[in-house]
Amino acid sequence: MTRSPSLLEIELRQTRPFRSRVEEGVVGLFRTADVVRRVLGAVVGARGITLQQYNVLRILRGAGSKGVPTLEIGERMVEQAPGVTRLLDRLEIKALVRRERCRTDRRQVLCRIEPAGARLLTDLERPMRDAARR
Amino acid sequence: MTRSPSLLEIELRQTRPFRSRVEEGVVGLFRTADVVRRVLGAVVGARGITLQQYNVLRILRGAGSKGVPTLEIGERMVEQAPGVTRLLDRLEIKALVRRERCRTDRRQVLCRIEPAGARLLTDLERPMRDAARR
DNA sequence: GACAGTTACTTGACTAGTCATCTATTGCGG
DNA sequence: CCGCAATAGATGACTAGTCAAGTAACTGTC
Repeated sequence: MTRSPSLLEIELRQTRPFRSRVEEGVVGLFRTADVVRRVLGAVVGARGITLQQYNVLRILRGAGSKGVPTLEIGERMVEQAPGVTRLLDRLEIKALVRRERCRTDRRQVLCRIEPAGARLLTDLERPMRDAARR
Repeated sequence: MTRSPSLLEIELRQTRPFRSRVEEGVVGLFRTADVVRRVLGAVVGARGITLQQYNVLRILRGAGSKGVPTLEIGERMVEQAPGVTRLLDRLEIKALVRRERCRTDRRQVLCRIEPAGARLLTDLERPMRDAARR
């Protein structure tokens, strides 16, 4: 029986130096981002939406009545198209958003915010601002 | 016909001042975290695991042969138990990890890294260090 | 004006994070 | 001992992000 755990122990110590500088920064970045995400997520969650849905609503409000095609929403969120499509599915079910094929280019789908969505955003403005300054 | 888009336009401008300081910081934090996550995720992804699975493996390697109970893994990752259970499910299927009920307290499940998992970690060490310094 | 390539999405299959609920154990107070 | 709260995990139901394919509509070319 070769007691092999010693091999593990050696590896363990080998990696410690690496842990120090770079990795500490990366871990710290992830953790603070997660904390902020959690806090802000709780604020919008109290009104029944998620942070990503909140972001989509803000983008749509910014575009006003002319609407935004699906892929452009994705670009502004650094996110792939499939995710955006499904985010919009859920927002449409909640009647916070409306989608419609563009007449001049029927490949595009123009997304617009509904009055209920705009109201939700204004309600969330103050709580979000307060929470972001923790 | 009351042309209501003007209402949207007003709201839009109202929110601009808020966008400036705090929100810019939050958005920046999220975006850089996402970029780093993507880069590191690609490195471990090339070896068939995800960043979270990589994290679990590192935690288990750190504990050596004595193992780590499921919930403790969650604590070290700032994550809830259900997610950890399923992360371990997938790692176990890949034979990178082994789970076993603790004999002294049969509620606990001790998780240990398998040799294949330890090997994967050492293979990833250099690429991860290089990527983290981008 | 047909057809090949491109664009804009959509769908399917996974991985993951979250909450609520459920089960098996443990351990303590009576 | 017995019962009961507390602890350790597992499971179900959603939301979300990712990649790979698929589909519909447009565009340039011959």
